[in-house]
Amino acid sequence: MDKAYTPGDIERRIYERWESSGAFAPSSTQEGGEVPAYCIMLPPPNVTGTLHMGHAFQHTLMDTLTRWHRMRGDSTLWQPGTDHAGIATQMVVERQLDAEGKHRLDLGREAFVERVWKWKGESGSTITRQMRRLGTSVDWSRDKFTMDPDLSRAVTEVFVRLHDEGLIYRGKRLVNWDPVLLTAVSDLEVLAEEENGSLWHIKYPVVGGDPSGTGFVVVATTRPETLLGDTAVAVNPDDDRYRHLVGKQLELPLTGRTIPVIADSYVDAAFGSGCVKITPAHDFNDYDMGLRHGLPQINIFTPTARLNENAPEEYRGLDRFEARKKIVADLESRGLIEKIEPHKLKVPRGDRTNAVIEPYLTDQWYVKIAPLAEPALKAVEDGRTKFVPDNWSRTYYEWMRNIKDWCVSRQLWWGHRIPAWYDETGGIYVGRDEAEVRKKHSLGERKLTQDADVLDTWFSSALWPFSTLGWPDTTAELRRFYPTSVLVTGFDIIFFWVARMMMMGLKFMGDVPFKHVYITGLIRDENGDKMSKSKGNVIDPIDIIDGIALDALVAKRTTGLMQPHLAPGIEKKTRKQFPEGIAPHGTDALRFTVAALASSARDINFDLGRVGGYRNFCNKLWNASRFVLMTIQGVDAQGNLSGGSGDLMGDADLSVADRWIVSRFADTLSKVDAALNDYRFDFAASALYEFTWYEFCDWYLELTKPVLQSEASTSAQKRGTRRTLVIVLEALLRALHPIMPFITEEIWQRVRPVAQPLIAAGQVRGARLDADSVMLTAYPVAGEYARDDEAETQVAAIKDYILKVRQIRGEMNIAPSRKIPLLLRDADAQAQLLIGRNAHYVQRLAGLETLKVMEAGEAEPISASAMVGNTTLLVPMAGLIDAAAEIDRLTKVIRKNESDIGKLRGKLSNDSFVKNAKPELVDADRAKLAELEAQTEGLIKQLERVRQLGS
RNA sequence: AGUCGCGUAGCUCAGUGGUAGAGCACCUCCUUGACAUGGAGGUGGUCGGUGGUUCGAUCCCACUCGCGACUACCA
Repeated sequence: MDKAYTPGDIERRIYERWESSGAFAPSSTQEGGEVPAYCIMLPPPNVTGTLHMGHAFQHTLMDTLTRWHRMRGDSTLWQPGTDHAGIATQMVVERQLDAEGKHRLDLGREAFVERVWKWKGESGSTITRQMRRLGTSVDWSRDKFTMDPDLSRAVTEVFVRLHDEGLIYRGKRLVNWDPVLLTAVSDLEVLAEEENGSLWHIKYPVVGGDPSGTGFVVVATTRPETLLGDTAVAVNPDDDRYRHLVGKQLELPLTGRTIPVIADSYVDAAFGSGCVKITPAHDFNDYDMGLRHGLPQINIFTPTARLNENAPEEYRGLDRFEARKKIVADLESRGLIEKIEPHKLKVPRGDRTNAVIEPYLTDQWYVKIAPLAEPALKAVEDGRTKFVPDNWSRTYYEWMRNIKDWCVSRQLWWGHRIPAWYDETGGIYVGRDEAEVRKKHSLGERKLTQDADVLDTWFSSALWPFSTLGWPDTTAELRRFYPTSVLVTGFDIIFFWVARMMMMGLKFMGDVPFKHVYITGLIRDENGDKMSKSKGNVIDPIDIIDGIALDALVAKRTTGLMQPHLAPGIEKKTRKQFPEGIAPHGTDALRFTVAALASSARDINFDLGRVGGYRNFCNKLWNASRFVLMTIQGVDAQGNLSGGSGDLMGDADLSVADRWIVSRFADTLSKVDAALNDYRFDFAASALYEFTWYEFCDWYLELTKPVLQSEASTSAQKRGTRRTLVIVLEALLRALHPIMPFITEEIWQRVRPVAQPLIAAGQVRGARLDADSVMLTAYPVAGEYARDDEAETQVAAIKDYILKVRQIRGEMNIAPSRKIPLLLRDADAQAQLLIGRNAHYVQRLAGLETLKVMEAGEAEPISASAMVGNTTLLVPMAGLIDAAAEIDRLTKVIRKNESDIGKLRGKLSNDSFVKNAKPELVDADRAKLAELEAQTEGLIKQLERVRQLGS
């Protein structure tokens, strides 16, 4: 084995072997007994997208769960796939065409869609290739794409069934219209940001005059250009200022039309002038009011948001913002502008195009949502689906209770074509295909045209948990894996996706699509900012794995910017933050990092330094394994074998350290099990980290050395220790595997031949003789490892002796190579017994030259000292320790002790505490106080001695 | 306006009704045969503020300050 772990070489090789072995597919049902099923649906990423940190994060968690359950023996399916992402993908291809000076209309629908398929073919493998780098153990043999024929069939089936039940309808409504994409979008695809604008106060003259007033009413508006589509002015019915005008007509400036004044309680008399212009065709509230009052709807825009033939001639063809300028100017010249105030308003913009969304009257298809939402709401209230953490269910409830009908048609070309046909008289027919429609409605040879629109991408995503398993057929996979076990996703798509899967799953499968929804936080940069191209703070997970040179990183961050002028700033920042570029860390380090950061679904400020820490952890594990293998096999530092593992077989005596590490391992496994069951990946990671580094490496490996390297040890003792080393390491690799699949596999392959005889002899609990990959072995279980309180107590005491001596050594700067003598004074029978048995450990780990228990009354040299229980540890100072330094050190320890003693005395002299606190707590404090007092007394005496003798 | 969350060591974050923890950074010593991506020792926090409940609050409650997210509305 190499001296350092170098992940780059081995990860790809290992992944290819896993994938080609078929080990990612769910185990088949065993004869006779039913194996529990475990299933996760991968949230399908955009087929033409690339992997980002959010994916790396979520995929790591899903893979950890998947590997864990697979090792626990469940029949485990992690279903992969990609999403056609209608708008996003279509836009990418349109931009490509644009670069060639073409437009999709030049190509025509068929050729354009063909071109998108071609693009999908070229770029669709990028993200799946990147997923492989992360080690994701999805069942690639079941890979799906939302526009595959079988999934498209499910989409059509759902549409037709919902339509037949009256849950899908077509209607002319006001929709969110994107005038750049030329399509309707759903409420969720509209983002409203606060922007600076103006409030224009415009005078509308009263027809026939207004003797009791000024002769006009003033309306306040943020969109003066929509004046051309006004069909009323509304006032609050209780507003005394305008009551007399209700029912009268107003002159609508610039149009020659007159419009009525109406009364509606929606109007807030306190805002603006208290008069509102009503434009039913271009404002959602006005639309509703228009319906209430039977007002006409005048559409004044073309699909590209230019003024149409319903506007006066001089404005026709103008863009809405040009029209605004002209209209305001024309009103001003007529003296009809009372004032213009600055005003902050929320401007709705398309989430893809950033274009200002126009409320626009069009024919669209809608899903009637209330009947679907109710069961979906109830399923979470009943706990059939649980959110983790639970507070997200509140967010879910809020939305489900206020949800509106879902506009599912999109005026795009890339997507699932709506299965509806029109005849020339306006008849609409919905069916699975044209033939079915003709038959069902006896349409004969009548000319039919299919609806040109496609469905919202989320329509097909909503079916993902069952469409991928073969629905509408009743397949074995559906029976086995639906409902799925858990959905792992970000809170940002609870509404887009989670809620819709709940509704569709309950509707068509009669059950929830998943039992748990684990909501992850968002990965942000180290300052808590969202990672985005324009901020130039994006870190590609693959660059963390493989590393990237500074220039390449700068190039990556500064090319293809929407706003190229940001490039110099981004470059400067990047060069400052990563002067050396990014070093390679390996996949396992990245995975361990995100697992360790995955706590409580809060957002994660991603700190590259932590990945470095876990890369070191990989190296630690690598070297610990190297030590074990060298110890067992008698190999040299180049890894050449010079002996077999036969020495492991035969009689074995277990040392206290052997029993201790097994006991600690059992404890670790129970922590990990509890943590993973609770989706506390951070707890699982830290339990494993702490065991591996602080117990196995720092203590156990060191404690084996005095046994293995001493001629005083019997061969049975050495064998017991060697065997324990192999057993614990092999099982530790299995325990770490779900989080760190690559390094554990690589090491396990080397440990396996050594462990094989032990496995065959039944000495390795839970290991499978036939498994040729660690991912196919069993996850270790706490109950398979013996707890040993006696060993734990004893090792704790041994550690205490060692730590106290090290403390003296450390603070006195005694070099590790310098061996020192240690004397023990006032050691009672118990302490003498402990030391008698374990002197070899203390001697070795504390770097002792000699260890001597003093007789009562024996004279002592001037020494540096420490206390363990009632025993005083003395390190003679001659030639080693400076008296002044020891006086300082003792004074510091005494001061700390006295402060603790003060606190404890205060607490114990409080009657209420003694009366009310748990008795065992009071007892523990009393014991602690007594020990501290005795030790401090001893240290004070020692301090006096050093003072007298040293001066 | 409503809902949710956050504020703990220089930085990134865990945590608990009983004398505060990790990683990174920092200081000292050390290349000892697993590992300098390392070892040993150490520095560092009145747990945002005020008040309350309690024998005891960083933790529970109220208020408050600062920050963030989401939903709705703003003519």
